[in-house]
Amino acid sequence: MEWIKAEVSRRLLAFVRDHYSLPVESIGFLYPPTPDLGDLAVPLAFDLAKQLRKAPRLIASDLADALADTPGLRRAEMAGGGYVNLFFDRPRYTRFLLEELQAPPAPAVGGKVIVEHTNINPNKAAHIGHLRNAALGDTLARCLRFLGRRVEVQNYIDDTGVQVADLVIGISHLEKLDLQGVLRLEAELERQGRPLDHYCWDLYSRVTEMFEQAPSASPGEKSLQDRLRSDTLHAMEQGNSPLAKIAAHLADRIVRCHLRTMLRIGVRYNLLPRESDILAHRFWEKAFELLKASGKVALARGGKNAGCWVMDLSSNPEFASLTEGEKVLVRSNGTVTYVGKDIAYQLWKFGLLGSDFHYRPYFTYSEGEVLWTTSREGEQEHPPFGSGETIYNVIDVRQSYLQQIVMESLRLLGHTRQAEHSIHFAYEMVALSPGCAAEMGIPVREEERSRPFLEMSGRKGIGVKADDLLDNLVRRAEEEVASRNSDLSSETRGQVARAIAVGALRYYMLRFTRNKIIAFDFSDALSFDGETGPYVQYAVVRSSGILTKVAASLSLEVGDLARWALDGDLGFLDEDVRGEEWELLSVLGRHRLTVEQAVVGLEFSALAKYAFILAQKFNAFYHRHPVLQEPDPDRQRGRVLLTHLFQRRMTTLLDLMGIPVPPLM
RNA sequence: GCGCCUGUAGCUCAGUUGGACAGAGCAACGGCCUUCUAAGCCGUGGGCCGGGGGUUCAAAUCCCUCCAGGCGCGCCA
Repeated sequence: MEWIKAEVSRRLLAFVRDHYSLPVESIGFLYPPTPDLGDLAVPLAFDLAKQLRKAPRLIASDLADALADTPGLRRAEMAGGGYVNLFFDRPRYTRFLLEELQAPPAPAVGGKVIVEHTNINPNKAAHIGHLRNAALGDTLARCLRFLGRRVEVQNYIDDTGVQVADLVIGISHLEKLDLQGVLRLEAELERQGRPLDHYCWDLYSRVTEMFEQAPSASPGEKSLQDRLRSDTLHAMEQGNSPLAKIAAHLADRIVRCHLRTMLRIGVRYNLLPRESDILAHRFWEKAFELLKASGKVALARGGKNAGCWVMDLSSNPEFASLTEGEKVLVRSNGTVTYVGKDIAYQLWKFGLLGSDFHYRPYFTYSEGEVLWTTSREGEQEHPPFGSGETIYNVIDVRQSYLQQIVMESLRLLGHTRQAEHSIHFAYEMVALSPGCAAEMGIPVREEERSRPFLEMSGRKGIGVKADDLLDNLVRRAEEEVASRNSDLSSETRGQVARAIAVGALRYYMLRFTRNKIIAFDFSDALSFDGETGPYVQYAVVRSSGILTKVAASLSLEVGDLARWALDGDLGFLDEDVRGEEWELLSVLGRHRLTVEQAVVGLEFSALAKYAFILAQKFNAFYHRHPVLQEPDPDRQRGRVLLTHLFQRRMTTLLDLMGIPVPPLM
C-alpha cells in the first residue's frame, strides 16, 4: 500500500504546487469509516480551503480529478464534506501484496540497537510484572529485527545488590545454612519438584517480615535490617567469604530459573551483564573520572549533601524538585549510588567508557545460539558486545526520573547524540485486581478495599508468580484441547496447550497501552475467547487447515499454492464495492506500517489490536466464502491466494509478538 | 508543594498527524454446527467520551481550569 500512497502524494503535491502555489510538505492519509467509501482517504481539501477561501468540496473535486489514471488506483472521488476517497486497483494491489510477502528480507542496516529488558533481581521468582517487561522488550527486539536493524538484547543482573543480600540473610539467619546446606536444600527442592526461585520467593518475604518485627533500634543505633544488610553486603564484597560464595551461587541458580521461565514464553537474550563484573572492571571509577573531568560532578562542601560527590543538574529545570538541584552519586561514606552505577553502565552500552568486560558463554539455546555473560577475566573469543548506536531501556514508569538523570548525565558529558538515542521504554506496572488479591488469600486492608488495584510487592511476597500463571494457562488450555481433540497423544496435546498458553499470556501483556496499569485478573488472563491470543491463533490454524486441504485435493504442495492461485483472474475483486474478501485484503496491506508505527511510538498494543482485527476479518471471510466448495475457478484461486496471504502474514505478525502458531487447536 | 500518568457502554479497554454518524471484547438477550475446526459467526440492547470554559469549518483528541484516582520527587535499589 505504501507505493500507492507515494504515487498519490507525488501527484497531489505537484497539483497543489502548480495550481494553487501553496507550500504543502506532505499528504496526510486516513482510512474511511466504511470500506464502501473507499480504501484510503485524503482530507487535504480541508487544509487548503482556509488558505484558498474556497469550498472544501470544490477543492476535493479538483484533487480527485488530478488523480485520474493514477497507477494503482481504480478511481478517486470527492465525498462527504470534502474528502478525496481512493479506490484501489484490487487485482494489482493483491499481486503486490504477494510480491512483498515473497521478497527476501533486506540485510540489516544501520548501527547496533541494544534493548535491555527483564532485569529481575536474582533473589526470587519472576512475577507477572516481569512478564510484562519481558513481553514488551522481546516484542520490541523482534520488531526492530523485522525492520532490518541489528539488535543485541541484554538482561542486566544485579547480583550484588541489597535484594540478594536480603536473601542471603534469610539463608544464613533464618535457615542457618552454609553453602553445603544450600546444596542439600537444592537437592531436596529438586526431589520435590519445587523450583529454587519459588522457595526463595517465600524466604525473601520472611526476611522482610523479620525486619519488620524486630524491636525498633534505640536512637543512634542501627536497626537490625541496617546492621545485617551492611554486614552481609560487606561480606559479599570479599569474594572469598562464605556469604559471598552463597550469594554468588544463589544468584546464579536463580538467574537460570529466570532464563527457564522466560524461555517458556520464547524470550531469549544475547548477553547477561552482571553488576559484580561492573564492579570488578572498575567501570564506576572510569565513569567517575569522566564525570569529574566534565566539571559537572563535584564534592559538596556544605549543605544537605556535604561530603558527597554530586552531579549539578540545576541548569535543567526538569530537575527542580531535587534538593539543591543536585543528585548524589557517591555517598559521604564513599559508596556509589544506584544512579551512579547506571550512568557507568549506560556509558559502556554506548562504548563511551573506554573499557570493556571479559565474557564467557553462559547458556546454549536449542538452536545452538549462545547466551553470553560478562566475567571477571578470560581471553575467550566472543562476539562484540555493547557500543550500541541506540539504546532502549525497558523499565517501568516509576523509574522515569532516574532514567532522565542518566540521560542528562550523557548530555553533561557532551554526548548529545547518545543522549538523544537513549530511549526509556516506560510502561505502567502490573498490579492485582481486588478480586485477584482475594482469590490468592492476600490480606487487603480496609482502606485498600475501594481501590481499583493492589500493588505487587516482591519484598512482601505479594504477587502472582510467572510460572504459576503459565502453569494455570497450560492446564486450562490442555482441558480445552482435550475436549475438542480426543484422539491426540499426550505429547501433542501438551505441545498445543503450551502454544495456546503462551499466546494467551503474551497477547494479554501486549493488549493494553503501555501507560495503562494492568489490574491483573485471572478470569481475564485465562480467557481464550474474544480479543485474546488464542482467538488470533485459531484463525491462523483454520487458514492453514484450508490450505492443506486445497493442496491435497489438487495434489500440490502447500508451498506451491500461491503460484497456482496466481494463474486465476482476480477481476472478481472489483465487482463488489465491499465484501469480506476485499476487507481482508485491505487490512492485510497495513501490516508494515503498523509495525513501524508500533516501534516509533513504542506502542505494541497497536500490533495486538491489528492482529485481532485481521483475525476478525479472516473469520468473516471464512464464514461467508467457502474455498474448497467454490465452483468458479477464478474465485477459488483468488480465495486460495487470500487465505495464503493471511496465513503467512499472520504467522509473521504473531512471531513479532512471540506468539507461536500451534499445528491444530 | 512540584512533575508525570489515568478518567470513554454494567465490566475491561481501543480510538491514527484534530476529520465522515464514538468502536471492540466480556457480560446480558435472540439466532447459526448433515457445509474448509462453533476457541467461531450473525443480530439486539447499552455512552452529556469526569465537569466547565476556549481554539477550529471540524474536538474523545489541542489549550486553560476544576474534580477524582494513581505514581514519582532518598547519602534505598
